[in-house]
Amino acid sequence: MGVTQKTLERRLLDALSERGLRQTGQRRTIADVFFDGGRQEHLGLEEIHRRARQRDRRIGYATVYRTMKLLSELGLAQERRFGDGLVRYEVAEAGHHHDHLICTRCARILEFEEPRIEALQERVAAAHGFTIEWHRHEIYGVCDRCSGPAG
Amino acid sequence: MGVTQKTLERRLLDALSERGLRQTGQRRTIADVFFDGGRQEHLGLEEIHRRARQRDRRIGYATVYRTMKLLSELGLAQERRFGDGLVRYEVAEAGHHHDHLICTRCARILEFEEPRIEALQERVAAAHGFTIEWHRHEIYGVCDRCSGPAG
DNA sequence: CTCATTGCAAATAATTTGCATGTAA
DNA sequence: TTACATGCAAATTATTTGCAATGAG
Repeated sequence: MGVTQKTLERRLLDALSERGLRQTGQRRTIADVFFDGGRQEHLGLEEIHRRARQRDRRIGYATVYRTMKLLSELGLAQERRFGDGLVRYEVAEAGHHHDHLICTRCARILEFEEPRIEALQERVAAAHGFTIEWHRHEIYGVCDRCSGPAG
Repeated sequence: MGVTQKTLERRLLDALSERGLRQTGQRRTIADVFFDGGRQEHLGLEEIHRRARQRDRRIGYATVYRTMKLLSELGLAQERRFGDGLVRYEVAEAGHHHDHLICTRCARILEFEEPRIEALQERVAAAHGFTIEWHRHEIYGVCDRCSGPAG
């Protein structure tokens, strides 16, 4: 519940009122759950729903679905698909881009940043006359924990 | 229908007999369709099914599904998910790794290879004690055709 | 002959939507 | 008040599976 989260909540409230959308208990609860967990974890709808219901039992799956879609549109969440047939959401922190290392044994997800890769990527795109909107770079393999002596 | 295709067909037949699996008309037709189109295009099951039925109207969707799964297991096809909620297949050419530029306007998919990115990726993984199994690097944006004068 | 393979239809799994009801502004 | 938002249940969408019939070896 650091400074960043306050900013995220504020950004949400601002974005809602800017667009004439309503501030509801459900939206706040779902956003809280997401802002709490979605910075480190990559949460699926089911998991967000489960956590939101711990705080307010009345929250329905469809509301979670629609709220997360909304957060994506507002630029506060990013949808990710890691190929397990599940949409996952992570907090979109302004200016903080990163990519992922995904363990195929324990499903742990690590993040990495490599400016030199980003730079090369720009060149590749330019060479094809391509204007980048976004990208994803996912490395699948076995993490240190899983390949260790006990792994 | 170049040299490579012959090799792919041969590889399929060899793999089938090696494992005591049967060579059927459907499998040959589906593989042909896929080997013809899957090197340049990234075909979904529906499309493969459609094309296969042009050659043999009796071929069912489930057979396409199972045959493509089989080709993946045999190492002749690679499953790709570009986030449009559709599994796509492309021919796995031995030793020829590449990544993708995906146009968000016309859905055209270009391929690229950049050894320096691959090398940096190795370092990133090593720094996290991570053993790479495979990766995907997808760049989404607008292609030259779509951003041109008429675009 | 035998057992892998096929095609159909039905089952899953996850996402998305329709609609009557609730509620923030 | 009055649109927007919610919850439920049902619709979609794509994938996956069960099973009786078929056919390769």
